[in-house]
Amino acid sequence: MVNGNIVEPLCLSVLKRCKNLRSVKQVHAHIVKTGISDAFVTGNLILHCAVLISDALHYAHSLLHHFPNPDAFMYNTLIRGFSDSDHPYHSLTTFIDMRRNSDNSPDSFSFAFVLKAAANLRSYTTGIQLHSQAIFYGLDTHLYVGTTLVSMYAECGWISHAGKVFDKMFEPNIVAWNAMITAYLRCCDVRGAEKLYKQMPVRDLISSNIMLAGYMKFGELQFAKKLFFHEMRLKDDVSWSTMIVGFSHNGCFDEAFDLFVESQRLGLRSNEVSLTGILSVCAQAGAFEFGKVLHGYIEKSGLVWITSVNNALLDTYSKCGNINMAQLVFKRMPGKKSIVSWTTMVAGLAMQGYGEVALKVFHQMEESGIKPDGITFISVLYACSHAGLIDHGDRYFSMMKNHYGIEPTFEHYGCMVDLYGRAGDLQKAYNFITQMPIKPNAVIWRTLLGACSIHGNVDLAEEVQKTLSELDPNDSGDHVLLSNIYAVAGKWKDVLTVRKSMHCQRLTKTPGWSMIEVDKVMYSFVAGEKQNEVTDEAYKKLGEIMLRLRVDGGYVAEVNGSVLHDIEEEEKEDAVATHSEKLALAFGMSRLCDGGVIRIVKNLRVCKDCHTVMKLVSDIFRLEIVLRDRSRFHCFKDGCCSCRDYW
DNA sequence: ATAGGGTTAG
Repeated sequence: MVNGNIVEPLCLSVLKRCKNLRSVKQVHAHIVKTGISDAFVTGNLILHCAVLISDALHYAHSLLHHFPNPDAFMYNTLIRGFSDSDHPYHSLTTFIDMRRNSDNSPDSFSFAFVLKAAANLRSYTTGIQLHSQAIFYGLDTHLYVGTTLVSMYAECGWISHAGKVFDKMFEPNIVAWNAMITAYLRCCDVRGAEKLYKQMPVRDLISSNIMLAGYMKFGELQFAKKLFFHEMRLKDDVSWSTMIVGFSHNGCFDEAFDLFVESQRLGLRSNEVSLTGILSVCAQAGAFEFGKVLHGYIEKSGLVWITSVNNALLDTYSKCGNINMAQLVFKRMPGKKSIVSWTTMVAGLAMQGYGEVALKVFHQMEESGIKPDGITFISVLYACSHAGLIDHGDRYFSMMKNHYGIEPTFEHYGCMVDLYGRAGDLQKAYNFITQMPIKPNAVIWRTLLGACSIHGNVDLAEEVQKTLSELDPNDSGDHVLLSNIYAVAGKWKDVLTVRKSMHCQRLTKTPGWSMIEVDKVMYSFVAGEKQNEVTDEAYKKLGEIMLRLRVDGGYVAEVNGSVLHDIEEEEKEDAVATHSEKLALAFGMSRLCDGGVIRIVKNLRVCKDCHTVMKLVSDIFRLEIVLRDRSRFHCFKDGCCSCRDYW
């Protein structure tokens, strides 16, 4: 005869150690055999399946439904599990099920969990219905329920409702205050959040971290750093990560690097968030060597198991132009690949022009059971347009709408315009724009203007520019592009007219910059600058390189595609000669040890002359150059470029 | 046996 009082705690201690559904099922089978499946044990089983391990919610659901009279704990736990799953909607159905088919009244736990689901669904109508039920049960002023209500309304964008709930709470504690401050920040009211922060009776570290993130999010960077972060008496790893991520999002690479190095110097252990943040900086800036150092650190720390860290690493390698390392990270990723992992891999391959491989990875993603979302399809369409796969592009665009039910956004339409335009079918691109169900924005028209530039279609370019000057008259890039199209067509009078109108409107060209990493330090170059030791070194080397290109490569500067055509021929050549990517290249070659790869990141599109120079250099100097420009990667090797001169 | 507030990659 088995004594349940002894077997039960034993089963529960075994259950605690179960990491997957298979082992939970074994324990469950044992429990059934020994006949101890009471409410307590079943409740624990449900808790384990719904909350503690992943991919077992369906089992938790069936456990509840096979139990004669499920208690409130079982229902609450299942509601909780669904609220943070991919299907928060099932929280609501479980809540309704609890009310309809059981004798249990919803308690403060039920409301806290089900409101979380409403928040995750961003469903204001659901939220307000649950709110009215909470009032019915007298739970709307309950500390936990009230706090979740505040968060829910904030998530749905109803700051006034959040405020009303907060004001009705009897004795809001620090957590409730923090929720209310977060609510203001969610709704972009920094001053409101600040006012509340100052009114708080007691603050802890978390309150300060909330405000810190708020200041960073809304661009008050220097205030956040000097007058807030530095003044915080207590800082934890979240404070540091918040700063690093904030600077990264705002494009302040130096500040982010400095803070990361500083935190290391202080002996602080970096967590997965600061690492993903600093890796994102490496990705944006093209800091390959620094990224490799971080990779080594990640391998040694326990962080190698975290999916987000691997995704950031994958993106770093891919944006630094090392697709082999990116693929290696992707292949060897411990743990499950998320939708972000797959999308990042597709985007990385697409950027390098490996359209077919990118599409293959996309199909593997579908086979693995992960459903692509809108961002995945941006990468897929981008892969098609950059590899000239027009039919594929058409197919995936309709697959996205019809098979996956994803509504196209401006970015998807932009990819399609790019797909047709880049391939030379300008008429199709134009028709596509006029037939879009949403009003095309400036970016869409600008894409067509870019295609006009590639294919030298002056008439269409003029028409597009007319539309653009109404939509976004202050974009200097459009004027520059149009004047380039005129220049290539030899219409110098029109070039001058555009130049003059730009001058009258006080529009200046976005300065081009390029960055290159040498010995884990990033150096940036701006066209035409002449000032310090670094640029002196670059100029000196550039002179030597160009001389050799003229002698050994028969090089003659190509100035037609240049942006400076209203100046004298000789000056033109000089201006093109000092484009930032050439300076970065020269500096890299000056500092490079044998057999290295030159990696350059540029903020604008590479110009035609620089492209030619890079090809020649890769041939004559036997060098590999990886250049990331605004739209894609160019890998120069043996005198050829991976873009096949089409960009 | 159950909860609410802070930083996270495409």
